[in-house]
Amino acid sequence: MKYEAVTIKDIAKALGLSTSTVSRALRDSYEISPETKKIVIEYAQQINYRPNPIALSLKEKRSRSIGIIVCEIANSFFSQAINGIESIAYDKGYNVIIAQSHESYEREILNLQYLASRSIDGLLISVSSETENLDHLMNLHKRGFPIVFFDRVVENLDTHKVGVDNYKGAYDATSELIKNGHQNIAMLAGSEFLSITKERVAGYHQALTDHKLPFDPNQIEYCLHGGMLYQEVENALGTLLANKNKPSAVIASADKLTTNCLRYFKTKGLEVPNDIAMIGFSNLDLTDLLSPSLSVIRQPAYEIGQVAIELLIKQIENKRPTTEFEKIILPPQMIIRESSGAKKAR
Amino acid sequence: MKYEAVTIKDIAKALGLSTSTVSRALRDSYEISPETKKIVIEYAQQINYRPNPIALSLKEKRSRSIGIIVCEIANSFFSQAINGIESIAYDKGYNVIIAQSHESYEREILNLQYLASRSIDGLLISVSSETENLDHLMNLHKRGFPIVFFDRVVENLDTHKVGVDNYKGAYDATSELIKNGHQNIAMLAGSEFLSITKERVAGYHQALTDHKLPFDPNQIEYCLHGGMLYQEVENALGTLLANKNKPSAVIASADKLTTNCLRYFKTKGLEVPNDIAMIGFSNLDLTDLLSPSLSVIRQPAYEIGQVAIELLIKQIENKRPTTEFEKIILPPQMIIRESSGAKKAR
DNA sequence: TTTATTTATGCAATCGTTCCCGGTTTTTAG
DNA sequence: CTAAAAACCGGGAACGATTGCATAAATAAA
Repeated sequence: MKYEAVTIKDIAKALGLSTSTVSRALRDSYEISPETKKIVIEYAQQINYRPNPIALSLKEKRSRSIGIIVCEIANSFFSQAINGIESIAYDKGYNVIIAQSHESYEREILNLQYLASRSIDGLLISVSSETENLDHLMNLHKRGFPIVFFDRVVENLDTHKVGVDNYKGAYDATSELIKNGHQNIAMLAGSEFLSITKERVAGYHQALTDHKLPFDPNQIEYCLHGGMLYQEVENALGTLLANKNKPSAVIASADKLTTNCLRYFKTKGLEVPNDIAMIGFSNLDLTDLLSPSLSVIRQPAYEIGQVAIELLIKQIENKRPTTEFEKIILPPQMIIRESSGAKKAR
Repeated sequence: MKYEAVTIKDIAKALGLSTSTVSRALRDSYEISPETKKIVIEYAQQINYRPNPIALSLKEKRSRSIGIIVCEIANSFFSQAINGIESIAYDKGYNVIIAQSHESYEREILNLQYLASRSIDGLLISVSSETENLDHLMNLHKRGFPIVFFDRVVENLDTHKVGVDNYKGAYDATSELIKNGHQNIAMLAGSEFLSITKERVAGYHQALTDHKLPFDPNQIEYCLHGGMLYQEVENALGTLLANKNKPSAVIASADKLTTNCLRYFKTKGLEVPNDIAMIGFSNLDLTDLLSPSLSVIRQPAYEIGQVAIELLIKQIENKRPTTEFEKIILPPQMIIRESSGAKKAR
């Protein structure tokens, strides 16, 4: 039943050496003669010896594994980011343990406890949309535990942060819609707790102002669960479309928001972009196949993941406590397709 | 820099007890007096003691973590399955470590070595589409290491297996297309190495036969990488459409195959379902938003994950070696939308 | 009062590995 | 030829937790 692995002891016994000698031989220590090394290494290879990482972790007080907390791996942005993280982590000999918060603050805390108890060496996190209180992260951070935020970064914690220029993304999207003749543009926003939401709203706001259009707070609806629940999006859009200034275009500020927004329009029989136009933040790689094809703001998810893990590993492997933290902002990409099309002439 | 955790020793020292007493008190052993227990437990709580799982793993020779190997977490089917796995695993105190093969045999082996060296207690795997040789899995299995296959099961290994009725899925899809008047139905199949591909082809074949339609091997194209590369799908469909009996409908037998097939038709200006109809195996949750909305065979991914992890944990926690293995087949679901529509009258 | 039994606790080994500290042998220098 | 210096290797503690066994004290039985 048990997969009995061969240990350094087995080698020592078989070769009539001590465990210390074997250990040193395998680590290529200068204290061991070339002949002994050769014998040990060959025998180890022959019986397929692999060092036990658990024992190593215990001894070295590090597990060479890092934790990732995201809301959903099913979200394209995050699965792409995870791929980016993985690509670097494996190269550097780190294992990743993925946990999903499903946008729940409670689960995020549970995940964190779990990961912490599994002695991860560092954490990569994109907070849940419910997360307002940061004590759980503060706690670890104060003790010098390496944490890097990506995508959904938080303000009040001085750590490495990697994200995208949300302000610009929203600004560009809004400008594009304005360019296409839309004057009443609504914003389907994510959780108000998230800084990315605030930044996107700010970009939207500024674009309106720059184009001399009025900013109406009623044209913004926030979705606490970031569009995870269709119900939420349905309500939000219902409210927006019932406004006195009925919007002729919508900006959806997150992946799930975007697809559920499109779903809403479809079920309500609204034709996009003729009845209503839209641009969404999305990293789906089949937005081109949707009906209509979607104009999107796309984030460099893979790169974000790579940059984040690099910063984290750098911090982990640093001898001294890190005091200077970086905030890296990558540019988003706007892809114009059908959904953002011009307003229908009436 | 290091998050210095409190250990049982710290408690022992602070309370003037031995480590064994503390350990036993915390595990609520009958050998410890209620007063001592109370003192220890309260103190442990106060200083926020958490047992070190690494030390436990070393001692108990189990890590309470299980490995998952899938081709891509970005694939809807697998992210849903992983959610199912997680839901049960966490309840039972198991951690999951996810690895992606990206459909590469080589990476699958690497992943396996990695996971095995991390002392996972068991493995959940859906083999890569390149995997033909099973030595790497055989090896572990022979030593009694718990392995459960899900979705892409393999023939020559006697273990628990959980999958879907692929035969029926393909049979139903084919029948539906026939019902809609299609006589020349092509199959865009996955890797020939995979049993699920064989089963789907068999279902397709049988449906043709049952409806007195000829079976033409040229109407099947296999994609080794399961549609991961667009190029591959492009070539396959190019070949199929160049056939003497040009198909009027296509069955795509995997998630990526389905979306890339649709993409191909779109780029080639072929109208679905008028120029060509299709049904695809897919677990995407926005196939209803595609253009045209897609008729799909959907697999109960979440349930498959749940069943698989339950079998695995049962096997792990079994005292004696498991000798009787189960094969559980869940029914697929056919969702008819626009893409499978009737053949255009000419 | 003495012996047996219960109750409560400590000692030490164990898991696999590393590494400090010695100890022996061989080589080199004087 | 002797002393010093390499060169090479083994013993054993340590990492954090559990657990069989030993032991001490307290209680019960004879």
